[in-house]
Amino acid sequence: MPLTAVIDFETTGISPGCGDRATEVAIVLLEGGRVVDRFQSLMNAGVRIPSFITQLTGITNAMVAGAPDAAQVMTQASRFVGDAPLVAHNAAFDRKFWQAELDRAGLAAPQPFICTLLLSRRLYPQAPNHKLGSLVDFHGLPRTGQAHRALADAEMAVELLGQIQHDLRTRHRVASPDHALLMALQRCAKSAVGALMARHAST
DNA sequence: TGCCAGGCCCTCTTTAGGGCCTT
Repeated sequence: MPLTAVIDFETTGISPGCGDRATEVAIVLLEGGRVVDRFQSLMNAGVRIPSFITQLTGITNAMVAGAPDAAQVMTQASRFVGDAPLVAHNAAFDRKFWQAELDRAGLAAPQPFICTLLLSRRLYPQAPNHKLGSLVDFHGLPRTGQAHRALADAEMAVELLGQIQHDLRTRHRVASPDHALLMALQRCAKSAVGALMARHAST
């Protein structure tokens, strides 16, 4: 059964290119849609956390000061993920920090990313918006833990991914909504979603 | 010097502009 790793970063800002760093990472490992393991850690990147980020996430400078070094955490995270595809909400954001933090640790980042934001825009155009929390509420999915903490947000992305795969099976009659189909769906134009679903629908 | 994201997607578009989404 192929593994899937759902990831979420908390960071000091939005751009590693402008010096922003990760402060926390959480990864939920799925096998056949079931949670089989979890990884979560604060990390100390040696940079100060802006006060508005602390207000947003609850993560303080004191908390990361007592956390393991960022390179040490990323080495553990990389081993935990292995070569499993990574899933994130707005994956462009988490991919930037995954690549930047692994690069700083001297590690490769070969994993492909699947984006629940892109998938939701294609599958749920009727949603009020496509923020992670809004989509969780839109589908009536459970919220666990504190929002804007890495593990709680990763768990919400797990629930959303499960809803996406459920809807592909039941509403679009896709027998096997595997990584390849999800990658194809997030890449295809919105106008081509119907044709893609038709090609993968079981008869 | 001063400023600083960036990919996706829609539309009053396509020789562009602006909102969304992540922290």
